[in-house]
Amino acid sequence: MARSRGNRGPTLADVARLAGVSVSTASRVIRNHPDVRVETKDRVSEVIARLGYYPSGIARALVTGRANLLALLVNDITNPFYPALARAVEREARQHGYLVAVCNTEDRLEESRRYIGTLLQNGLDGVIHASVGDDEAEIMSLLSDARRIVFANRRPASASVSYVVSDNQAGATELTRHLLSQGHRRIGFVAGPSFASNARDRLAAHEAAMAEVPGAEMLIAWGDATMKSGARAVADWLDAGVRLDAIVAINDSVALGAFEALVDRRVRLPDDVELAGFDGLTISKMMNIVSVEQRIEDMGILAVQTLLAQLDTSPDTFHPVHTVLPTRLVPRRDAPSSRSTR
Amino acid sequence: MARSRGNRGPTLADVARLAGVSVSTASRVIRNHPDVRVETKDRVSEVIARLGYYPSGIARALVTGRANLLALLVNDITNPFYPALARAVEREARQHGYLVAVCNTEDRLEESRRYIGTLLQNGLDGVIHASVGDDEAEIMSLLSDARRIVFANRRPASASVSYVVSDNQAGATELTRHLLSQGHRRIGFVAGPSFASNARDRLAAHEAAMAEVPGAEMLIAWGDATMKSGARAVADWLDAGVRLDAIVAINDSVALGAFEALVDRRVRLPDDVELAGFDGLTISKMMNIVSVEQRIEDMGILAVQTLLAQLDTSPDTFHPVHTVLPTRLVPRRDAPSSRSTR
DNA sequence: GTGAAAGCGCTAACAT
DNA sequence: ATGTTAGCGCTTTCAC
Repeated sequence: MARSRGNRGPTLADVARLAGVSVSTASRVIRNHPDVRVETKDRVSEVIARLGYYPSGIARALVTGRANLLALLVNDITNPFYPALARAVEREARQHGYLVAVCNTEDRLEESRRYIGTLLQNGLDGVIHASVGDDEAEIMSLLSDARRIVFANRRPASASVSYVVSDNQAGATELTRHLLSQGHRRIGFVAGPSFASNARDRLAAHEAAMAEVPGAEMLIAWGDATMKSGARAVADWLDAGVRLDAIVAINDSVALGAFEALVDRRVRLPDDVELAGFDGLTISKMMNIVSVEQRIEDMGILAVQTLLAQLDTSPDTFHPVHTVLPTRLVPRRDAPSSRSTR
Repeated sequence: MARSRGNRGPTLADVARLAGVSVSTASRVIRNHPDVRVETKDRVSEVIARLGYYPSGIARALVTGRANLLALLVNDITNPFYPALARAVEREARQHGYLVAVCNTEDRLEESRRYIGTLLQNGLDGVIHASVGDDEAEIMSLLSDARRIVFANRRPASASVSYVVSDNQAGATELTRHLLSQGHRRIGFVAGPSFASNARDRLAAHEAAMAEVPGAEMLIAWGDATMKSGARAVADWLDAGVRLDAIVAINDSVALGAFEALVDRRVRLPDDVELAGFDGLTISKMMNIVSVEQRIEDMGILAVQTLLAQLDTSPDTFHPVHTVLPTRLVPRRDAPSSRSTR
């Protein structure tokens, strides 16, 4: 603990003294309070500039209760969906003067709990939770105020909190219908964890769309939305001698795993099997698979805006905002406009 | 500004009162100070538990000068190298009770400057900068203490600060020699920005290795280490009718762009052209290209450990730590042990 | 328009 | 082993 305190340079008191004013006046200046004579303000500003003074956010936070700190909860920043979201969130937050702490919950309740604890201690203003799961109730109780959280990506169980999600139902429906229209009938679906609403919605919509077409055969593999589960699902199907026309992966990460497994087994894409995913990330373009593109950047920006807006709301006027973003089906580069063979 | 202050529940004073002790004793308990009778300690602990009390990190930070906040500076979290690093950094930091704010500098000096400003205000303890560039001098001056920063990934110009980097020189040498040993002679190198030491080191080593083999022809395309620059470099070469045996991309992101461009132009990999990259990320495995694998996780962990260690060092005993991590060449899955044709 | 004073919730000497 | 007393650097009434 040899850390030199006093790291921080000049204080407001220093500024005040050198400018020949009181601390409160100096304070008014740095807060842009109107009740300061221009002349005084200039004098203070000059001293501030000369000293290279900047206010202590900590001291300020102690009295105002605002620390200008947001948190972004994701289960694993390594899943390529999240960096895209994180960048948007971070950019938008920064524009409003907020720092954002990124937290990897690993979809484990204890991690969420620990994070929220640490964050609360550090004066957290609000959180954007992009990976709600079993932790929803506990987080809400720890936060003790619905205004302090906005869910993204995965829809929370409670309707009384704000969220920004993609229209997974519509996206999945469109995707499955597209595959069916290509003549595919035996379609494998690599599902995600059941505690994730987006995974559930996608599967449900897929099932509904499949049910519309006679002769459509549905195979479902359960996974945890990681690359590994994509690879394992494919390996299992192939090992079992299952013949498939197409495979739908719950996200691009899973699609990546499936892609690898298929390539390993010398299955040709898209000739032998058509692979499809969600997210519409660069990686899906690279694999040249069909993908349901999400407006990830908008999701991040809106989540931050919604959060900051409701933080300034009074507890009684607060009404949760529910935003559902449209998705867009992105076909393969060389996708046929229709296909009847098979 | 309708935010309800008093958000924070019970204070230490509340705890003290209910436990019938002074604040200092209560403080000792939460800090695990030894000088407290077990009996007293238990009584206080009981009250703490009953009240759900947790200390205000802000008040604490105001007096101790430690906010338990680290920052990770990257130019773009979307570059797949960084999420891997970020996860390691975040995990290690969390284990020590630190939060980490992720900052996207976009390799722009102004952004670095703004971030450091905001961070400093918020009581930042230290920073891990994984994307140093032109901002080095300014950041050091703003931070005003070399103990508060550890560089990762890109080596800083100054030797008096700590860093953790990969042995890019060795990695690139091994890679180029490998390509040459496969019989490749005309090798295109998609370079990165010259302000990035890792990019410079890789190029320099490549040039040296190429110079060792008579008949080896080197082509260099300059880029900014993004997917786009990989795609553009390839497109330019192909448009110019340049024939290449192999292409080395400065990182996996660039390789991804190159990959896409090659596939678009119906160039077969690896038969027509062998593609190689750095990072050794999942994505490189997926593209099935040769890649110089880096120990990204170790890099993150070591960066945090180095930083936290030197934060507890006194200014005079401080000596920067320079860590260079070994790399490993990962061949393609179906890589030939040697190849003489072509 | 400006200043004085109280206090945010804690830690850290210093007493006892 | 425990309590007392100052602050940490600000904001915020409340006077003037």
